[in-house]
Amino acid sequence: MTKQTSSITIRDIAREAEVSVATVSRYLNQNAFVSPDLSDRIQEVMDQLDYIPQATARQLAMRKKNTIGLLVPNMHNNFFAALLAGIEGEVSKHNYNLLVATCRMNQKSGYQFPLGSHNTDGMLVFADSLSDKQIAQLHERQLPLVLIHKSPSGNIKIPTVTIENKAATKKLITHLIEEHHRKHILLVRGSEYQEDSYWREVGFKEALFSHNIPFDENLVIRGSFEREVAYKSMKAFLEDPTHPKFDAIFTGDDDAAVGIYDALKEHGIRIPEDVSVVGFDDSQIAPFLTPPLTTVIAPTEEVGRSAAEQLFCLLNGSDPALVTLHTTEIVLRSSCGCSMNNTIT
Amino acid sequence: MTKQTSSITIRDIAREAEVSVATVSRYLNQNAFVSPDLSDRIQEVMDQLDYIPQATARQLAMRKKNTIGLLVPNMHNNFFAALLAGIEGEVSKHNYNLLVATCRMNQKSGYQFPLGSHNTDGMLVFADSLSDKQIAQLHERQLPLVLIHKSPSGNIKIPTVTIENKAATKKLITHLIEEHHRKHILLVRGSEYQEDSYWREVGFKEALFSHNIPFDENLVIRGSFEREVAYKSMKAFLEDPTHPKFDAIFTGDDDAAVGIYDALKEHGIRIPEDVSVVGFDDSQIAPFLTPPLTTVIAPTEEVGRSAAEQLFCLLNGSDPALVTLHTTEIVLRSSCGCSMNNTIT
DNA sequence: CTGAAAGCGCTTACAG
DNA sequence: CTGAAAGCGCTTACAG
Repeated sequence: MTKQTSSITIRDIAREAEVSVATVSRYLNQNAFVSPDLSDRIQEVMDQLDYIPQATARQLAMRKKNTIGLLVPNMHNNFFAALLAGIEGEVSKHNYNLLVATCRMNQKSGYQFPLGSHNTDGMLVFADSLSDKQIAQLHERQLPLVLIHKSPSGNIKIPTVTIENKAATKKLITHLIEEHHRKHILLVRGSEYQEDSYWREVGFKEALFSHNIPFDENLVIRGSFEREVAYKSMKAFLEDPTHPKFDAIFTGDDDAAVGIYDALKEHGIRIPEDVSVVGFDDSQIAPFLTPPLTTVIAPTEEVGRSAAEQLFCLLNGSDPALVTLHTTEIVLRSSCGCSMNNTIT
Repeated sequence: MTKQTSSITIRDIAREAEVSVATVSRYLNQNAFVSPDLSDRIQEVMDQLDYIPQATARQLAMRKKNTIGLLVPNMHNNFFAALLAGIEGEVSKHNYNLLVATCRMNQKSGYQFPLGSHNTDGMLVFADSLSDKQIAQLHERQLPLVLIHKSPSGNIKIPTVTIENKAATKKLITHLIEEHHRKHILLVRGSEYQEDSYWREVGFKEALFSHNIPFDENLVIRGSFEREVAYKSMKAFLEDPTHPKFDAIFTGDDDAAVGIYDALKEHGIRIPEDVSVVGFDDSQIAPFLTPPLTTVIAPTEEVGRSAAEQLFCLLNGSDPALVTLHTTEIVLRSSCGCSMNNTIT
């Protein structure tokens, strides 16, 4: 292991500039007045020696890491590019560092946190990267935390930022019912324990109920928000000769929609003539599907930005919003039966 | 600013376990034998007090940050999700931390590096995030560096990992010429100073030359690898009544292809009947375009993984590969005129 | 306004 | 095998 090659330190600067290290420190941090002539001498020596203060030493002395951490379940999702963009912007605005890590759910020998109070001042925790228990643990240790796309369990007070799932889904399904006269809408249910899918389901049901359409358990596919899984479940559903009739599908998210499209096409079912299909997310591929997918726009970058913002509130001692709900909007394309490209908020 | 709430330290553990801090440290790092009874006592106290060593103190004492940095020009590109996934996997395998930052080219008042020898042991630098001069500076200061999708200027020896652009493009264009009998191929030129686009252009020309097709400067569009820009340049080209005839387009990358598709469609030009179109990257949308885009698969995650790998070589004192070139492969879809979905390596 | 000194929480020769 | 002590490179009361 190569250790860092001996770099020049604040002591070198002090010696060369003929001042004390305390003065150099004050000049560096601009937190106390330093006379102009000393300042000049210090600056000159610093330029000459190309001095950059060691972050670790400074962090240790100040007991502040100037770093926040982002924990995600994995990075294999384009979703995270947008999320990161939002977070990174906010972090750099505050002159903080950003540590990112995935959390491989490690069952054996106790989980080793890659991120925590030992290397960050606070953390952004994305849904499904930590168990409720682990979150509670970090919280107990006073580590500033904000949750993304997930709310805290019990009545722990941890700020959370997420998107409006229920209202958007309700609007989407209502659109299917009122504009396209669909009544037998298939629900592709996402992971049981995923909050987004939970609220989407609630919105789905509410739309049905407010139109006096009974919720039919047989019109539910226990797939998941993964393309392949959705494809297979949909196929199994179609191949079951006893399957109930349906005239529309809410796929839960756009990625699942791709699988659903494939299964439908294989069975010669036309979209939207035979069945309307709608998704959620407005992922990059949504407008390019055939037909273009009607879906819900989730402001992912904004979610990242505001999550970081709440964390900085916590770090600065100001009051964060306990829950930040980003509004979503529907984008009407043609998979629902519409002919235009439109947006309803 | 809230400072870290006084956490428990190695001294607390030592006191409670009735050993010296040196012994606790040795037990923690497992780098010296500690007798079983002391070990037990220490472990017990640590569990009880929920002790986690402060990373900064440890880093300062060891003069090693256990952290690498990734610098990218921006995060607004799905490309980075895959890149990050590869990097993160390797980093966590080595039990390192990963700091990510974007480099906003800041002209005024001298650039402030968000990442450098002050907070990392080494850096991964993505193309277009730092100038050659800045890279040289970091390198002079002995900071271990590896470049991604970019080679070092001059004859500085910095490992670089990138993809095979030239050969893949040559193969792609050759396919257009030999299989689809295209002779008038339009080249959408990417940014002048971007290495990827440079080599793609070279490959493009080589394919032409080896088939005795002269390179025609009039069959070049000075667009860029951005959807909107490509769209506008293509449109301008088509609206110029003097534009030369063409029967194929190499769009430079998939994102640009989307813009090209749009412009072509507006002018009633059919793909691939009237013109073949090919891209580069195999982005997520490529298979969903109408018609599906023939393009080149770039192993982005693999690039990230191996870049991190080279950096760890540097950090461990073993010899890194000075240049790692990842092979790319062509995926034939129907935009070129093929009817099947095939791959040639 | 400036300096000497203690301290941040660890690691690691140096003795024993 | 274990401990006392110095040191990592900074910051910040405390004096003056």
